Amino acid sequence: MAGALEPREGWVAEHCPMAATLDIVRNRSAFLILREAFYGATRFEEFAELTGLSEPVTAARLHELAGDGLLEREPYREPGQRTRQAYRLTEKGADLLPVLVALMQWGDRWQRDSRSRVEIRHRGCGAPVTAQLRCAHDHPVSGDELELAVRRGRRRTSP
Amino acid sequence: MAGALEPREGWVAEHCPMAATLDIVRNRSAFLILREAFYGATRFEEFAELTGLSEPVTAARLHELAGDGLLEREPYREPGQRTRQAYRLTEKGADLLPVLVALMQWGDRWQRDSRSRVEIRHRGCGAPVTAQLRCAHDHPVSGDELELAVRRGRRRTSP
DNA sequence: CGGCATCCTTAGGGATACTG
DNA sequence: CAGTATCCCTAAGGATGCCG
Repeated sequence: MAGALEPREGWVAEHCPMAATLDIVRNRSAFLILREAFYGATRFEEFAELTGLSEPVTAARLHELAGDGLLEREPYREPGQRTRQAYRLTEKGADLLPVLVALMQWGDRWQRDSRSRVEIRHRGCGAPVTAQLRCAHDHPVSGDELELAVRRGRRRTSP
Repeated sequence: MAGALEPREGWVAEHCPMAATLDIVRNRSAFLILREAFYGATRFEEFAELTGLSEPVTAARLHELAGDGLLEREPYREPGQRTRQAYRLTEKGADLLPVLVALMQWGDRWQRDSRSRVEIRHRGCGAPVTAQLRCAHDHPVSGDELELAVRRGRRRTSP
């Protein structure tokens, strides 16, 4: 009962949306699977091949991501073959796109020797796409223009 | 020589900036440490307490993040105390902010029961800040407006 | 060929005790 | 208070082999 991954105490860690998100996509392989799903992969073999993950890990991740509602399975059948599953992003899964784009961006900037094989563009307009911080008034926000406001009412005190 | 973490083959995985980024912030604890650094923590005990991580893990992560240039150590000395280290975000570390904000956002939207204790606002303007996808022409870009362009020249074939 | 079961190695992380 | 050292358990993931 000792062991890992249960945060020790945690009114802080608990209910933190970032930590909660990392509980879903907790590992590198999940990100890689999602990346390929964004890039258009749908079949088991594509995921395994393009991510470089082993088949067992690929299978485990696909199931977990489907179970968490980020991917949905869609049975398909090629003539003369048995029924197989295609995996497609759900809205919930696709909503992680800003995270992935932001990760890629950071790598492009700071990790020498890493360069995405895919460029993301705005359809039609053709301009490259980046993840940016914006305020609700649409101002671009840089790191030093941030203000942190601690929320009051530590939940269940909403009078 | 078997074992983990060396991607099996990987012209795909290799040089992917997202994977490269995840090689730096590969684990949950690294994200948690960075979160607290963004929230203003600088001292060892703050990190350990606010993240809920054990001291050994906190120490390991702080060292790794400093070694990777995301945090810098700054010796300080309180009167009558020995010299201690403060840990502050570097520009490289602060540049991960969009990733963290995007993760938080996703959790806020999709993970019921998770709600950040801190709201991020634009200083002065006061409006809440979100991570968004924008193209270079400043159009907001939604998931279905994306176009993927495979880069030509698989490195070292630039002519 | 797609997919799972088994096995083994390594990395992540808590508990506890200890040091300066 | 600011960490280290040790110990032990769990999660991640590759290799291999099996099965429909």
